[in-house]
Amino acid sequence: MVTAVKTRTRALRAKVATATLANGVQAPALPVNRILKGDCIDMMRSLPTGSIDMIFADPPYNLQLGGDLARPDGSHVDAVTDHWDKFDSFAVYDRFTREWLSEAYRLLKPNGSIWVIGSYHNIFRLGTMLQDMGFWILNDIIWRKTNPMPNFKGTRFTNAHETLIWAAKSEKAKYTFNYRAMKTLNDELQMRSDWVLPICSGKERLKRNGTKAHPTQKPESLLYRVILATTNKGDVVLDPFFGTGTTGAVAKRLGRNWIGCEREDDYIEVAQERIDLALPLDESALKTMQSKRAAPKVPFGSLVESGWLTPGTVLADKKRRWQAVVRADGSLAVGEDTGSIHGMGSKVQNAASCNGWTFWHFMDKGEMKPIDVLRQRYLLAVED
Amino acid sequence: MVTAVKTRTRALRAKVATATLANGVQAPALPVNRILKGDCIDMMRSLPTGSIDMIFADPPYNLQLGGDLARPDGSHVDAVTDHWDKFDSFAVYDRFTREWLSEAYRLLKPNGSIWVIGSYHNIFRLGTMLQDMGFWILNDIIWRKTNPMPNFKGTRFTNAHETLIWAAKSEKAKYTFNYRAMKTLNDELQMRSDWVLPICSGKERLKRNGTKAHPTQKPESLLYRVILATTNKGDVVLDPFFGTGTTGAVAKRLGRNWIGCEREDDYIEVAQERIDLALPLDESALKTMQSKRAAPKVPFGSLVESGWLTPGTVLADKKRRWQAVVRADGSLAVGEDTGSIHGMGSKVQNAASCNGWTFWHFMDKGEMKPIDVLRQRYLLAVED
DNA sequence: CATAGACCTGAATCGGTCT
DNA sequence: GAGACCGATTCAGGTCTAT
Repeated sequence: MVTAVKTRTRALRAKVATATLANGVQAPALPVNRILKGDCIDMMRSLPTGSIDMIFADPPYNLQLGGDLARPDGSHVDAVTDHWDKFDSFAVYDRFTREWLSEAYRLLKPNGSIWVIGSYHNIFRLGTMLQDMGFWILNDIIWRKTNPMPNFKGTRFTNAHETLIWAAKSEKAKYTFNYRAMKTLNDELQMRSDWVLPICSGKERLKRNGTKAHPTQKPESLLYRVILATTNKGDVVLDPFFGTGTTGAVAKRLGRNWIGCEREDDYIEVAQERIDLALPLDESALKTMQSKRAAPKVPFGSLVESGWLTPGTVLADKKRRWQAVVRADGSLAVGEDTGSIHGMGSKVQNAASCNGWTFWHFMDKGEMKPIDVLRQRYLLAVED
Repeated sequence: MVTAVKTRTRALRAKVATATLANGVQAPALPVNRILKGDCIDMMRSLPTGSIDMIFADPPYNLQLGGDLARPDGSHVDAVTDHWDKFDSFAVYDRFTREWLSEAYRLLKPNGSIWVIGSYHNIFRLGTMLQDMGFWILNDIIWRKTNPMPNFKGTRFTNAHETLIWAAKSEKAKYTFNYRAMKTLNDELQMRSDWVLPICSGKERLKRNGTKAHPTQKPESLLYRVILATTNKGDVVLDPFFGTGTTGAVAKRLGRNWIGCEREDDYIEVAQERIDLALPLDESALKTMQSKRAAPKVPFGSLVESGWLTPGTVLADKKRRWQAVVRADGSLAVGEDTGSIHGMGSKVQNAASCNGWTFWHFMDKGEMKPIDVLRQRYLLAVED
């Protein structure tokens, strides 16, 4: 039962978006591109079997925190103490986990896959249950945070990562993995199981009345990589713990359909607003590399992934003789041609080689600047 | 029942090593610095309850490999297909895991801790079982491999890490963590939960007749960090899955006692040879990293008492917003108020707490310096 | 206006001891 | 076992303020 009340405008917009995104393909009989208000297990029960291509789930971590924690300077640490993260025991947490995972299993198409994210408090229980239910684990992925919270007391190792598990419905399933796009995104090296990404902060962090809207908002760069790697355009992505809607916002940007389940009105409101503002990328930007030609010498893809450059952005050489469009996997398109920033640079100039970093420029405060500037900024921001 | 047969020479050497390592402390009534030959569960049952300080366990990974794997060029991949890594099902693996973990729990001292290492095939089951048995997880650690095996088929993310779990026997246990040593090792930054280390290869990789002696030999750097972080000199480290004895070799180098369980004669032979060659570090090398916390505590009054600060000296915070006068008994006076350096620090700031050592400053050669500087000088002077 | 520095804060199973 | 009270403790990035 879908209880989310949408305005007529929103429903229309969602429908239009679906038709556009699915791009000719029959739209599924699903409440796509909408937030379903209510308990996630109830909401999932309302959806048809075998209708979902990918599930991304960021369930409560079952943190077992003691008392208050104060920093050395006396300031208060705003830990996660929300009621939705309270479970009396492992048994209760396990029961809850089994329930929503059973629904997830039912909803996934035979070749669909699921992602879950967690910390050491809950990830082992999630992984064990996935295996026990017949899911086939494909990878465990480590999100290495560039800027984690330090360990104030100096009593343990700084908890500087979170773990994601990616699993298919069965050992034999033909799951989606965009190997080529991942390789392009990673400097023409295979994408590894450890991902270095900053936590969500600054402008990206959603605020309400000056304080953070949600205690555990995930960075868009994380979802970008997840969705780009394991879904195709037009696929339906379900997020049972929608929160502030990072999954929906990135899915929309990447031309995927999405469904979110969320209980709290505050989160729904923030999420809907955010997704309404997200702009889908245009067709050419979304095409990912199919050929093996491109060989970028630097991880240009990282700039795209982490939002320093938006897919669809038009780059040009300094004198604006040629233009190129940035695509989702970090490749460039010049007309029908696609390739790396270096390859396309040399191609348009009919030159043997070209350093794409200095050749291609972008507009910054009304000025043309080489994309190398962005690389420098990125390095400064991300470097360990 | 200890079934390992040692030569007289080896037994003697082991005994001498124990006496030297324990350094005056009564040697435990344990077969320390020896390899116990036999099934690890049987061997563990032969040891006394509460006798072990730390356990490092690298159990079989329960890899679920189908047929043979060949590289793109047709060459054969030497995967882990040894008979000891075959389990009929998760249930069998779980039963095995529960058995040896129960023994581990029994053997550990109340404040001892355990490390387990695994991949996504088994680590979730290990973690869940640790939690279910009452172990208290302290950290999960990611060993990020600088040179992992690539994913030849391009069907998944390159599996570039393994996961370790560090756990104490209970929530309230006073486990050992050499915070200072870890911080020193990490360029004066807190050691994080992600460790970047190369896999074991080159000269370090033990060979027998030209092929690797063990399929999953761990690098010594990994054990070095584990043992240095969570044991003290003279502690007893148990490794139930000893293999080629990396744990023993590093324990010996670091002045720790060790016990290894191993079934296979081939591994025992290689391991014993290797450990015999390992040289323990000398006293001074081992002493370098002393914990700040373990350093003798200095009451502020001692500085006054011994003349490092004269009663009547005026202290101030860094921005000189507040001033305080040192009194003869080691208390501070701010106006009519008096109290400890910490109490007065929090009082003037209206904060819950305050570290007076870093808050209050004194004038030294025309410069404001925290009184912690005086504490350091005092410690240096007293230590000699 | 640019730069330097102060201040704030992020999924955290984060103390010890005595009453 | 709960609670009071004392004491010791932090890294990186974003934002704001003072110079």
